[in-house]
Amino acid sequence: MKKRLNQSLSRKSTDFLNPLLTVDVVIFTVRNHTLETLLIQRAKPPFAGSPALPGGFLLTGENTRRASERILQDKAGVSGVYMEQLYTFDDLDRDPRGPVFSVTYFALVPEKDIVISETRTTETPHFSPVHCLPKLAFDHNEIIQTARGRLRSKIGYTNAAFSLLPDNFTLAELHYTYEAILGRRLDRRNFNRKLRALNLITATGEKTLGGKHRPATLYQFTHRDLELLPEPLL
Amino acid sequence: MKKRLNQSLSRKSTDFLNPLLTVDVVIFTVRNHTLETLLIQRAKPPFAGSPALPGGFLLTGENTRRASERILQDKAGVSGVYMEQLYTFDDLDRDPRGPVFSVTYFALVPEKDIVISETRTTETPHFSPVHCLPKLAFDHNEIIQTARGRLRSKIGYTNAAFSLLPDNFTLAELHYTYEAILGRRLDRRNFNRKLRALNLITATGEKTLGGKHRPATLYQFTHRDLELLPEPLL
DNA sequence: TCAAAAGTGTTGTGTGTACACCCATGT
DNA sequence: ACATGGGTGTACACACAACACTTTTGA
Repeated sequence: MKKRLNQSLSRKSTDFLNPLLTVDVVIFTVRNHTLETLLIQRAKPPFAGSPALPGGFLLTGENTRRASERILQDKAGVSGVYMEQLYTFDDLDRDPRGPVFSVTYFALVPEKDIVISETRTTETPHFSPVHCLPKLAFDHNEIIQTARGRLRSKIGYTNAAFSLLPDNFTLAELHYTYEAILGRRLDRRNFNRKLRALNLITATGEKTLGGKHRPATLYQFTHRDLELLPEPLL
Repeated sequence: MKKRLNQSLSRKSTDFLNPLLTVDVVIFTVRNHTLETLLIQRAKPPFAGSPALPGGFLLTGENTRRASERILQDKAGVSGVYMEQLYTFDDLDRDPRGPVFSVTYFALVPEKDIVISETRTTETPHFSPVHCLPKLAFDHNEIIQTARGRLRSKIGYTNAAFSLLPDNFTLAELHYTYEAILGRRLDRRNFNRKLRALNLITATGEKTLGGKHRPATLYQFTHRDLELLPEPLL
């Protein structure tokens, strides 16, 4: 890898320059009623020791989506979850080594599906709340803020938030998932009524058990895949 | 250029592959009450002779935005107009030469500002309505459809459409600009009232002259730069 | 019987929508 | 005077926001 880096970065091109390309993935989940994202600890320079988004270069025969899926599988142990391309970051000095552009993706993962790989202990992958992030490597703070903004607006007109929940869930879980993403309170009754009216969820007939309170009915999504809502939700 | 292409595309990399990067720009304008986009005729293979979006490789020291601005200046003779990154297209077989990804942008240009360069007669740059496009080179049809979708939703919650109009304009012009982008009719009176209520436009006091009908009052935008609307427009 | 969360209805206010008529100009 | 597009006002329906009480469970 180092060989290729040097090769590309030290090339004295008179006219054309082809930058290197990486992918970075913002892996969102809702945990403890909070929107969190997966970070790793960088093992190598640049920014060795800094927290950063999981990412890396493309392998032969991969496009950026495939590479992101591989990273998602490697770091969080999930596949088949919702993921969309976010933006391509291309500041010439975002990487001290030279022009390295990053095509970024964000993924939505239910907390229960995540299996953090413990094989690379040096990387110490962990989740961190997005509302109080430390200083990250490269422009990764900006990337996460962009992803958060996109997610916020997206749950207003699609059922994207569903990808953060397990197959069966209560209205309360759905409710605090939305609150965590938006960062503000929503009226519980209006929210529940709206979702039921839109016919997006169906009661399974089952109920939660084991709580210190009245059991809640479990719901599932009428359609599992992403779709535009017939009318805006927020 | 051909040399660099061969160099990159024939490289036998065992692990990592760095694709080539191009930019393509969707230049929108509203002409004849219709949303149109600038196309060129490809002079060289692949797809020689096919219509295509203006685009090209990056020059040394350019990021993708800068390259897009250069192309916009070269082909349409404008600068300083609204432009935003659209999406990065990365199908491995979108270019028959091998992995060439394209970072795409779309620009909004008032019709009057456009000066099509006639220097490269082989390219025959011209505007074409987006609702009846021919088969284009590469995945450029898909790119334009993506851009159209983005523009459509964007004018619903920002003042982006303003970038398609000159400094002074009538309510009728603003109205058909929205209709052209959305591809459907909007009630004229409700539309006008809404825009005035949002305080986005101010009457200049001037009036149009020379029409065969009652003169229309000319307006200008309260704020020239892009901003989110306080409430959704559509 | 108490705490904790689930579940259910109503009402007022505001916003979108549909719609019809008069006005100013050129010919 | 007539054709053409510019400009204005109203009424109805619906969606949203605000809000309080009852129910079911475990402790």
